[in-house]
Amino acid sequence: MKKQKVSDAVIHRLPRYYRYLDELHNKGVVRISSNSLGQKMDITASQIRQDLSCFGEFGQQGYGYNVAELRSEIGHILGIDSGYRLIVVGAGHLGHALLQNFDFQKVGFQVDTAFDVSPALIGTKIHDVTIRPMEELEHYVEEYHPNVAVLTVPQSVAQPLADRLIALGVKGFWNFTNVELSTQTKGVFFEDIHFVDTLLTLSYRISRPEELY
Amino acid sequence: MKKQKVSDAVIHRLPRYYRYLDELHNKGVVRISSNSLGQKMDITASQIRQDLSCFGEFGQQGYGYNVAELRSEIGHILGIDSGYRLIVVGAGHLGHALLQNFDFQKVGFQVDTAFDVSPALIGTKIHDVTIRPMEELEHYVEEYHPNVAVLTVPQSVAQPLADRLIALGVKGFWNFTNVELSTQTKGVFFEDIHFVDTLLTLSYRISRPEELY
DNA sequence: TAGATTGTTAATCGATTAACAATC
DNA sequence: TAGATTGTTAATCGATTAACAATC
Repeated sequence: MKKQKVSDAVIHRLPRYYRYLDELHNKGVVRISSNSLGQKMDITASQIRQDLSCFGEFGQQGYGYNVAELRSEIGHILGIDSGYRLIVVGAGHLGHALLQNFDFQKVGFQVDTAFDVSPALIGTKIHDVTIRPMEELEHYVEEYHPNVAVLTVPQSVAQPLADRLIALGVKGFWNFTNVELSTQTKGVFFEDIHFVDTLLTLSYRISRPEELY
Repeated sequence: MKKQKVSDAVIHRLPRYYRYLDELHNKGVVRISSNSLGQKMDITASQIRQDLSCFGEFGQQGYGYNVAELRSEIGHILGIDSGYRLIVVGAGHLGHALLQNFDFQKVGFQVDTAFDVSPALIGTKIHDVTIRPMEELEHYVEEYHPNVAVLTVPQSVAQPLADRLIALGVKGFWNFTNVELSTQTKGVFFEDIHFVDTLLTLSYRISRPEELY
């Protein structure tokens, strides 16, 4: 097992490994070789073995990998079993959609509560999650220390809001506001979801289909 | 100007360039050097110049780049001025959120219409977009030939739905269903939005903050 | 045991960065 | 003109792939 900084490229492949292994697991597949997993995922067997070697030895010569075991090992690496708790800040359509449809539990997150400014929403529940007034946000975070905040608020308030939450100890931001957030504080991470970027990538590709042959 | 296949790494940086240039443009900034843009974006000036050189020569020695011009050049490369039209398939919470909040027009897309199975939604409008019954989907696509379909439908129907739409000439899929779509048909592209993956990446990072120093 | 497949080292390939002549 | 900054070529760095000894 190499002990080196894990590259971004590897980190971004981990969730994909997890998805495929989870699917295989659900289908009842017991073992898989790097070769056949690579074929399914359209990557080389070498890459899979190289990637995994950053974290340990999970296979067995002549056999391959036990699907259930590798799945749970990667889940562990990703922190799925860490019992992280999160709050949703902004319960508009997008926040609502996430609360209603996204399976937080499946990736090990517990949704503590949600916040919104709209009086009409405050006090209501979405998918068993209570919506609280924005005024209670800081007090709540101070008291319950959620690990992650989901930001589905207007762009303009995103950075100041993040700053306040960082000061209160929030470590991760799942940021849907299309601004890139940043901080000086070490150990705080942002995952900025740029819908615009992905649609533009698609636009680029359909504009030049010939370039890909 | 090099004439070579443009790498994925470059393609994925283009929308980000566009975002930054758009912001500078809105702020009234007239010119910028690769150096100062690089500082803002936290990448090297070399990389910016190298990336741009895939598409042409947009700068001027001793001056840098004209913001408005470079912005519109990159917009053009991304296909923003192609007049693409799209349809939204599935008007649940997520589809609703996109229709309501996402500025399609800003990236050059026109939303033609939306489809849903729910009788309660059919005939209503969200943000000026009419929701039609799913039964009309194929006939509609056949007649109006939208370029892109946004898929905010249940996972299970995503691939068969995509197959039907591909057969009718849809070229791009902005896919929010968390399954990886694929096709044999050349010139068709998928942009799969994996919410799960990004949340897991965040989970990974807050689990090992020390690895990043 | 023989065959299969790992983990790891070495080779290759590609992407990023540095350097600099060209020139506005 | 002198200074600034490009576009591009060359150097470096890192990531991917290939190869293979170890071994289940």
